[in-house]
Amino acid sequence: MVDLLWGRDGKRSRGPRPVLTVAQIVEAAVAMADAEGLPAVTMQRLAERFGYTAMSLYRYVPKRTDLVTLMIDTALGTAPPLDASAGWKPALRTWATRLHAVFGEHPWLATATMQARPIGPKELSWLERAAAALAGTGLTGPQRVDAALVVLGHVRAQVQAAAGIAAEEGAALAATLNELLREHAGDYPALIEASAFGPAAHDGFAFGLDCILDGIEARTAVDPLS
Amino acid sequence: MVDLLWGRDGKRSRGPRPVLTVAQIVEAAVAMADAEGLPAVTMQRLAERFGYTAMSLYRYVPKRTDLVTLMIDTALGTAPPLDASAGWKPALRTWATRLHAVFGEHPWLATATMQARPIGPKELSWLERAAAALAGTGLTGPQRVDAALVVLGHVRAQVQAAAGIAAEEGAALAATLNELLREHAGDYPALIEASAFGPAAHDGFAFGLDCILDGIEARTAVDPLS
DNA sequence: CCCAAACTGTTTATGGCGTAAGCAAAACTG
DNA sequence: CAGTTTTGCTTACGCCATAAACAGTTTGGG
Repeated sequence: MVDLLWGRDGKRSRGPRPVLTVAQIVEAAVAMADAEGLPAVTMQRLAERFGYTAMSLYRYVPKRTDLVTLMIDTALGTAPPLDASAGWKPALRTWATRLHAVFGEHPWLATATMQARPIGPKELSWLERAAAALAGTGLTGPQRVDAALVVLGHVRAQVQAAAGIAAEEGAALAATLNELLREHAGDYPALIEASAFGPAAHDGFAFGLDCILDGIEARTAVDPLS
Repeated sequence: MVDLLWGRDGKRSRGPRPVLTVAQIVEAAVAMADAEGLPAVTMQRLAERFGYTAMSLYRYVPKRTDLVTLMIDTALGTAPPLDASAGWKPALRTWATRLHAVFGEHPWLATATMQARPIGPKELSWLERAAAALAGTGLTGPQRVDAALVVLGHVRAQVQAAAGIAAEEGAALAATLNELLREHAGDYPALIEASAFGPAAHDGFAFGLDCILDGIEARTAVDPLS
């Protein structure tokens, strides 16, 4: 399976040519997950899309979880190169924004990437770009990776939260939560005062990202233009 | 269902007394998830534990997803009060550390809390404590909540990562990833240099938390002892 | 006090899921 | 042209959540 993920295709020999390719299947699965969510991608429904039965897909992919792993790497895509000329800070901000956009296009990604699973080459390329951007900061190697992972965690959390509220049922949930909060106002004075779930005209993603980047900067020995 | 979560019990009248309580069921489910993971908690296996059939549980809980919602609120528990005498920063650090510990006791929580679902009173109490700790910082209300959510996202991400590596199969995954990284060394120079997946004797949780707290501090008008 | 209403836990059944095993036909290897 | 390999399909299994109908128990209203 790791071979599939990391491109080692294996040899081709006897027997009928496979009509499909793994790439085709994975792309169709990604499209399906984008449109209907990850749980809607069942082997049966995916195979239907090609006019085949569920079992035929198992000639290409060993298990459904492996399919999901492949979907993650495909949907993430290779990380774009970063312009480091203005320093690591805008570079990392760009990185986070682009990743945020990718997660936004594939809302199921944020939940799917939170499982224990083999990491693919494209996913790893994102981490590589971020670590590279932090090269001249005086942070130690593991610290650079940790810093990238903090930003990554923030991106995922924000996408997840946004997706939850955006879901048709999410808005209703937020509304009832607001009611409940007001009913139990005495138990949550700080949240009431913060009018936490009001018509929030703010950008939680940017605020958190700024916090994290400033915090990273405070731990670097060199200035952000380094 | 929200009634169940927020404690509105409803009246008791005719018919035999229920032998079980919702609380009993939820506690058993939490214990099961702690021991075997959330997917292992099926209605059948949970009912078996009480010597009942799966369907009997539906007299207490409308759907399995609702059971999970109840499990989350129960496992989180009410947030402990914070000692703010030393300022918001150590208070928030304590908050994050305790939450981290709770997530650590219930590894399934980190994934389960990432879904769109009604938030329970105990979960909300955690947010309340953090928002309260940030009261005197000069941050706006929504900013205080955003700051708390950034820390929360970090806690979740770290727990998730730690759980992935701790899983018996996770160690093997990390090892093969290391091999692959070395095989493709040319594509990932920064990660190689960072020896990202070496015998990391560092604490990613603390590093990220420090970054975030420093970043929050940079956005406060008042000093951390406020 | 009695009985109908309400509520219990049960059985039975449905439709979905992932996937193991076996099978005919296809296509490459010698 | 064999023989072997590999394909895509059929069949089948066990598990899942949960709908529907049912029999037994308790209790409130008359």
